[in-house]
Parts: sequence; structure tokens; C-alpha cells
Amino acid sequence: MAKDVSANEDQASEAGRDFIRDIVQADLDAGRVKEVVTRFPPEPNGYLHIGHAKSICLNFGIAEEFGGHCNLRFDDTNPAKEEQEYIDAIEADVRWLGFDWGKNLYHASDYFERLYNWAEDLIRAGRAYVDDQSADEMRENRGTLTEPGKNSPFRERSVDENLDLFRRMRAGEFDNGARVLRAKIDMASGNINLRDPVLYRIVNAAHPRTGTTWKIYPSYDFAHGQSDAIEGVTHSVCTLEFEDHRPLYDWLIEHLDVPSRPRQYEFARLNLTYTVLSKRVLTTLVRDGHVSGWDDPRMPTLAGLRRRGVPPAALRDFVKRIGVAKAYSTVDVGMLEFCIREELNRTALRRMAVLKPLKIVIENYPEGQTEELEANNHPDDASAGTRKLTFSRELYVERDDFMEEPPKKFFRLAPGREVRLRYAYFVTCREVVKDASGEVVELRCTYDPETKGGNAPDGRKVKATIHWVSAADSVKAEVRVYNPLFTKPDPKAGENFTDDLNPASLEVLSEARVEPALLEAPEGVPVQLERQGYFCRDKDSTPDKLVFNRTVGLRDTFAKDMAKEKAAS
RNA sequence: UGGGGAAUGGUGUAAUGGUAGCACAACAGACUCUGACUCUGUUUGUCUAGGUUCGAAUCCUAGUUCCCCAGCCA
Repeated sequence: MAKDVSANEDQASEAGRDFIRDIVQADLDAGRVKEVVTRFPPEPNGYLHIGHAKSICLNFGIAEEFGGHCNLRFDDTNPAKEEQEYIDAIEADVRWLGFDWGKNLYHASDYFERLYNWAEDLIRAGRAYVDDQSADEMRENRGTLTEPGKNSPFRERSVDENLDLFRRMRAGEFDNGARVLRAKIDMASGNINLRDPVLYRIVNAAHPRTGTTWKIYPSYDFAHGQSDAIEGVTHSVCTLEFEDHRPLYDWLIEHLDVPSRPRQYEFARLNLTYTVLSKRVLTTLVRDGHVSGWDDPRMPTLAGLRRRGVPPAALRDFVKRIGVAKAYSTVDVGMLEFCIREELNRTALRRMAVLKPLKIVIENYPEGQTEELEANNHPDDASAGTRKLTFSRELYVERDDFMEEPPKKFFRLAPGREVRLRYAYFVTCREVVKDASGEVVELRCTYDPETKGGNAPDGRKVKATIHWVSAADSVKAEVRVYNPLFTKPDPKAGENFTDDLNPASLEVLSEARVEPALLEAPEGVPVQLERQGYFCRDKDSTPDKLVFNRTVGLRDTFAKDMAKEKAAS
């Protein structure tokens, strides 16, 4: 790692304000809260993605900045969808992102008994009832967006009957879906969440933590606010789609004897161009094999980003830069790439590798001779040290660094042209060797021995410096280059989302050759392959086959100019 | 006349009645043993129409557009 790794974190301390932090500050100033308590409350029914990173950074960030704490709480109220695998992955991902909940790890399921007792309280107060209607009947009687609903025929049951029925629900006397417990609020409310929302339903499924102890489970609405209250959460921060749940959240807190009074605030969730962050779509992508798994490097999951080589500091920086607001917005994925490059430019060691090799032979370099040349591990950080590169008569350069008929702005190798091999010598292309089909298979070159180390004593300049590896020493590797998973900036997230899937999201370069130092590259730690981008060794690597992932390419104004010219002509 | 939200350059986000700022992107240039990095400069914005005010992104009125809600999901 290069020096000054904490530079980004220092900037983080001067983190910008947003409307939520303003509210927190005002509550502190007014003495409404003494210690700020937030929570990150994932449901363990999938893997965390970059949208969750925004929420994690917000919740943990606020707690940290105001000297409070943030709980990690699993909202595990629906055993039909939840699995231990997800619980484990979520904990690992939050830690990886750089946050520590200390001893503040909780589960909504820890509160099942207390929640149940509160439900009985509500029944005794005449504010909840057991409804025998089927799901279909309930839907019909709920009304529509513009028409009020109709009261359930079971709405006026006696407290005793409700209590008896609810206890029997708990005891497992009824089938899935036979009855539910509902809050008695207002079937004519314009807010559909207030039309007697379901508080408990019967679910016959094993819960990852409570097993088969419970036959009934609280709904999100009944569990969330009360869990916040139990934990002393002061600021319950969630996304915009819960805005019209807030009246219900408040109603429950008001009518229950809870130990504290949390408040809910909502912010806009993250959207990214060329990316889908819907859990349903991500799950389908994995299940139907469109990607290799939750940690496929093309996935926007934290596991995928980690495997791809994205440093957690880059993600934190990204979240800081995009801000927090209530306006619906879609962030350009280019912003993310910028944050990744910025972090990696500072921290990643430099190496050389040729992705699409083209052999060159230095005709005037003695056969069998080799020599060691010194190369910097980081251009801006001498403490990163140097390494040796082996130069020899036969080398590989990048195919894209040679053109037989170069256009005007192409500065690299071409017949008769002299370029610099990085850290080595000036070489001149003398002859182009082609195979029967006319494809260039080899370049015959000469080198200037006077230019050792990369500079000419006569002061002559060269317009390009290109990377290379030695033919004998370099190691074969597979390099996986990732393109966006979707072809459109605003891909469909509905049933037919596969229409927008990018068939070329994965490019495998199986003939790459890397310098020997890369044999020791640790998995997941990116290096810069000079002039190309940031890459890290993938977990698929074996002792005889190295596999690298491209995290992100370097900015490439040349390629951009060429593309523009091509488009113009 | 169902309820709840949101509108500031291409994108994201500030400005809480007083010079519309920052970042990304884009463009032009400098530098360069990475066509990277870095540096310099430039372009581009307050949804619309009225009103209040010395002064409006901000306040008022009317409109427009977009998002969320009719799970026994969260």
C-alpha cells in the first residue's frame, strides 16, 4: 500500500451536511435527544448492494459524527424468505465496508415475545382485531386508491373473542392465511396503510433463529417502530417508499406503552445508470445463471464489488460525494468509477502486463542475453520501492500499441517508428511479419543501447512509451474485463429486465502475459497495470492459472478521441 | 379535488430573502518514461405563469411534470 492512505478519510471528517444531519443537530441542540442512536435494518433475504452502502454510511456515519452509536438489526420477520447465508454475508459486508456495530447486534426476532404482548395490549384496548377474511376478500374490501374500503365483518369482535383467537393463532391451531391480526384504524383513510393494516400473520416456516417456536409473525409495520423504541433509536432513517408508513409508525408508538419515542425520516434511495438495484432482479440474475453468483464482479452487490477489487474507501467516498436528499435521482456510474480510480491511483502498486500480446524480436540484442532493469512500484511514492524487470531479445507488447498504417494522432509503434519501452530502451520497428492470412504475428525491431533506462543521451524525444513483458519470464494469465451488465442507462427492472442485459458484459482474455511479480499478487488487492487500468487477482486463480479481474480501466482520452473521430466520419 | 413526496447545468448536490457555489462529466491547453496522474482555463442551471419585496432558487397564488402507495413483502 502506498503512503497517505488516510487522505480520503481526512476529507470525510469535513463531511457535508444534509437535511438529516441538520435534523439530528437541531434535536441535539434543543435537548430533545442526548445520545444519537441510529440503526441499519436489513432483511436477511439477499445480499447487500451499493444502495445499502448509502444507507450504511448514512446511519453509521451519523452515529459516529454525533458521538452516538448505530445498531445492526436484522429485520427478520418473514421466515419464508430469510436464510442464515444472508445473515452471515450481511455481517461480513458491513464489516468490509468499514463499520463496526460493536455489541449492538440485534434482531427483530429477539423481540417477538414483547411484540406479541404489545399486540395483546392493542386488542385489549379495542385497537386490534382478528380477521377471518381471506387475502382475496381483504383486498376486495380494501377499496382502491380513489375509493374507500369497507369494514371487515369481523371488525367488531369482542375483546375476549379476539384475545382467544389470537392466542390460538399463536398456538398453531390455524392454517397459513386462515386469520390475521389487524389494527383497527380507518378503512376510509386516503392513506392505504391506515386501512386496518395487518399486524400479524400465520406463517408455517422455520425461522433461521427462532426455528418453529412461532407460528405467527409480526409484519414489518408492527415490528419496525417498536424495535426502534426498544433499542432507543432516536432517528430511524429509511428510504422514501416508507414515507406513507410513517403515520402508522407513529400511530403504533402512540398507542403502545413503548420505552422510547423514535422518529422516522426518509431519504431518496440510490439509483445508478446502467445498473439495477432491485433485490428481485438481482436474485433472478443469480438464480437463472445470468451471472456466476452474488459475488460475480459484474454485480452491484458489495460482495461483487469486493471481488472486483473496489476498495471500501472508494465506496465511502462515493457515498459522501453523492449526498443525501429527498429528490429522486440517478447517479452517473462514471462518478463511482472516478472514486475508484482516485483511491486506487493513490494506493495501487504499478505493474506491467500485456493483455493481447504481440511478439517483438530485438534483432540487435544478443541472443541469450538478459539484463535487469529497475522499475518504480509507485510513481508518487518512493517508499513503495522498486522491482526488477528482465529485458531480453524477445518480448511481448500490446497488440493495440502497433498499427501498420497509423492515423495522424497515433503515437505508438508503427513501421519505422521509434518508441520507448517503459523503464528499458528506445526501440524502432524495422519489419512486420505476417502469417498466411495476412495477420501481423511478429515485429522485428532494433534497440538503441545508448537509451538504457529510457533516456537518449543525444536528447532526442519519443512520442510514446509503451509497456512490455519479457517473452521468457512473463507468466500467462487469464484477464476478465467487465462491461456494464445492462446496455441502457436506465434499464428495465420489471419482468422483462433481461431485454436490457448486456451480452458482452464479460470479456475473457485468456492469452495475457503478466510480469512475474504478479505471481505474488494477493487476491482482491488491486494493482495498476500501467496504461490499462486496475486489476486484482480473482479467487478462481489456481497455482497453474492466474486469473485477474479488471476493476476499472484508466481514463483513456486517446481511445475517446478515436471513437469520436470514427463516429464523425 | 384519494393519500404521500419531489422539481437547481448533461449528472449529483449546496445556497434557509442578499454575488446561484462544489463535485463528476464535457471542452481547450500545460506537463508527462503511464495518451494515466497533476495543473490552468472554458461551456452549461433555479419546472411554468403570475404576485409580494429595494432584492426571490428561497415567500404567496395558480398550473405542469415526475416518483411512491391498493402484499397476510420489507
